Amino acid sequence: MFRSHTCGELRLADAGKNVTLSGWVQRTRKMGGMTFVDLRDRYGITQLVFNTDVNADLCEKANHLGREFVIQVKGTVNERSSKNNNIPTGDIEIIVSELNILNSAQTPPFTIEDNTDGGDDLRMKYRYLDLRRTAVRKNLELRHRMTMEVRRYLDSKGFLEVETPMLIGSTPEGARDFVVPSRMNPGQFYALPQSPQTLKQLLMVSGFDRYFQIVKCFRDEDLRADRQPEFTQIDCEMSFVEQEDIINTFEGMAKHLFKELRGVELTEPFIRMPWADAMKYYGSDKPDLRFGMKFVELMDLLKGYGFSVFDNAAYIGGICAEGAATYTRKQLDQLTDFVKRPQIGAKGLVYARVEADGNVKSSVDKFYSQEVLQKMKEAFGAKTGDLILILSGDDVMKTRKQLCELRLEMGNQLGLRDKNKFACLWVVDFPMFEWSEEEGRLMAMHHPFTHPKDEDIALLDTDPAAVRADAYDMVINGVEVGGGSIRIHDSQLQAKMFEILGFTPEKAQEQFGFLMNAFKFGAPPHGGLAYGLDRWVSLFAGLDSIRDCIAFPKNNSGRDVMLDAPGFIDQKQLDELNLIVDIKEKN
RNA sequence: GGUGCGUUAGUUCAGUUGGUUAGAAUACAUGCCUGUCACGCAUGGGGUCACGGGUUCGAGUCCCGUACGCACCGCCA
Repeated sequence: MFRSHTCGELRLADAGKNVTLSGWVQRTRKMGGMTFVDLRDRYGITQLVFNTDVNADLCEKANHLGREFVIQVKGTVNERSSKNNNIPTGDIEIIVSELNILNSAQTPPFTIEDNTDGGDDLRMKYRYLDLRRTAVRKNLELRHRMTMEVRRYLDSKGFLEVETPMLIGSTPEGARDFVVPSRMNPGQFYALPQSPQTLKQLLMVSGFDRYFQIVKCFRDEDLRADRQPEFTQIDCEMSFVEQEDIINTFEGMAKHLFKELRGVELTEPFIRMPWADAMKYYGSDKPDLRFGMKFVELMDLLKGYGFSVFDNAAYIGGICAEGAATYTRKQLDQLTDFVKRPQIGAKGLVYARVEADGNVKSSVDKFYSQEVLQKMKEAFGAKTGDLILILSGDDVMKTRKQLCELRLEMGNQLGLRDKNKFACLWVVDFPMFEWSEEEGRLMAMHHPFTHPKDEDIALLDTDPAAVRADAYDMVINGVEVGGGSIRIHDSQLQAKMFEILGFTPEKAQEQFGFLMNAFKFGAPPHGGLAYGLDRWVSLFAGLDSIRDCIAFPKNNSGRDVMLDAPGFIDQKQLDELNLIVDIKEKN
């Protein structure tokens, strides 16, 4: 028997027991005649005591234990004379009578402590050591509890978990596919699923009217802190439902998760915000509603006073930062630099302070009378001590996005984005299509299987760009945690959709024939949603990057630095796959 | 494809206007220390200043390029 107890479970009530513990040496503290060893496993830390007066040889052996040695000890649980209130086992210690070194260890490249001295890069290379740390382990434990609660909730609602294949066909729409060569079909490739979208729709045709799957998805696009090439979706689909049914079901799941994992009871229904409003008031389809600073449009108010920047603008809008009139010239210059960064691309920033006497002092007040500035103050509902920040531009959408970045930055600077506060909403009524400059055609904003709003179907022929979809995203704290739609279940309508997206009937048949054909055999009305598991866990754990809740994540360049993957493969493997690799020279 | 920041001891970082033998903390090793728990004290070892080129009497420091890392834009139905 390697152990009778874990390193996290012994308490004062166990005093006097003979126990066997196994674990890793966290650190040793040599006090001369005594030596203390912190023994760690994933359940906690238990202190071991060695004393030269009791057993000099054993104490000498303990003095030579290095960090991360794997040891087994036998001994007696003893009440400590000086207790440690910082750890659950702090009232007791083990008086060791037998010490077995199960395995020695090299000194780890970084300290395996809560506050490690290791940088991200190094921790990723030795991720198996990093995972020994409490902070990282806790994230994986939260992830586990989350998937357990998801399964519990969905099972209780009659959902069936069905696995769908990882090796499927490539589809042109959407993200770039990861592809896998087929040995038995020379020259042909599988694709890894970007999502099981079409497969779950086929399951609806099969009559599995409540499906879910916690499933890996793959997208070969550039990475971000919140984006990995492989990520996990909680993928769900339901038949015989309307948008309202799906929203209710999955809002219920969100509330269940908040309650079970964060102890937060959300009683109010989530806000429903039309996409058009989200863009108009927050410049984003995933607004962070933990704080205000709603956009106020100022076209009518500020145009026509000789300030050419505004007079020529297609959009003028601003936000009001409460209490920020104390911002110094330097801070305002830094904000100006912030919005002028190439990533944001604003030309400049106009500001206005509401001063103690109620007057508005603006950076452009040579163009505007106090009367106009007072009207502006009213438009924002601004009061003494507030700071109004205004952006303008010749592209409405772009300028709103810039203002969105400024709003988020101000939220950060004013401490309004509290990680322990949660603001949930549904963004609804997404446009069906968006124009792609690159492709020179309309693209599906959600995906090509999304059902248009019934009242907008007539517009498909006349003004497709104005068609709205039965699509919805759940947004929490500015993070898109999930999204879905009612799907098309009519092969005619689906064919029309492909036509608008620029597919020839032949191409549509070739690529999505399986789906349109299935729809001819009695497809029920259906719809669904997919939650991003990694983002949910990050949100609940207060993480800045989803990497921290993934056991073995990829780095910024899509590499696994621990495995050193991807890598080249042997000629033999290439031959078997009938592949000739010819890497194009970089310029 | 693009922008910004970074790369100095095992690790995290500092390093002035370009100027002697490149420092700190921590980790590691050794010794002392019988109630520590971020133990303490002392001593010691540890550096291709990412790589290549350039400017200069002289480069960790300035310039150009490359690689790698992080964040972001594009991209991500």
